Amino acid sequence: MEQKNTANEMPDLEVLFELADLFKVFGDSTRIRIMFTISDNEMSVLNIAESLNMEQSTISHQLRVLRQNKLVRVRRDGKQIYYSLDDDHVKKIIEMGLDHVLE
Amino acid sequence: MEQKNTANEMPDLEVLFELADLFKVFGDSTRIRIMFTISDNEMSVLNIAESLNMEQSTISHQLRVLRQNKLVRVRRDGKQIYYSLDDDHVKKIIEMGLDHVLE
DNA sequence: TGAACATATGAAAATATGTTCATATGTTAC
DNA sequence: GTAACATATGAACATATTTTCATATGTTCA
Repeated sequence: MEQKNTANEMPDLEVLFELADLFKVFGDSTRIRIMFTISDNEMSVLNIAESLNMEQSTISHQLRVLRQNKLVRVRRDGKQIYYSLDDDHVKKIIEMGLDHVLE
Repeated sequence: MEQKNTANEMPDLEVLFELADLFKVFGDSTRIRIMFTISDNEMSVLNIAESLNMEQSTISHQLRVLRQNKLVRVRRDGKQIYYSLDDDHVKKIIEMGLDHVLE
């Protein structure tokens, strides 16, 4: 029988850095809250800010981080810009984490 | 039909902080590398350090973080202390992240 | 075009984080 | 007990990160 190799082989260093960078994005409560806020429906920046009772600027800065890491989708409609989670992938990562936290 | 509720309901603030803290642990390349290093077999602190070509102290500090977050198991055998990943849960979180990074 | 509104961004300040060095603690074997 | 080895830890330093403030950019509508 072949040896099972369940993603245990160490990936390239570069990939590991990317991986750490990805988790770093999830490692901030403001960004986590934003992600939950827009996980059901897209939302404008101001709406997110109001919803979390935080400054527009703070949200905008963090949305940029999410954007740069391709974790959110962006859609402009007139003056507002609507953000939503990029894909179910993102939700799954969060759910995995939640499982661990809640267990 | 009832409304589907796919973990989208915002958990308590406290839980969100814990969640962010958990991901924060994954958000450092040294810790990620340690986790990969011990994902197959348990390893002593010095072995991990040598394997990653880093200082014993650095590894020890980071292992503490992993310990505090219950991501590793610890076993003492004589002078050495052996670390291994706590459960498959941890691997799954990493794999989820890898999927996103590699896609 | 200009006023009003929504979002983005640069710089500064406050805080958090990671690594190193020196050293303490714990274990074994003599 | 003491020497030798393995690991842990505190303090200091360097770096990174988050938030705020002020302001720039982009859009709509009159």
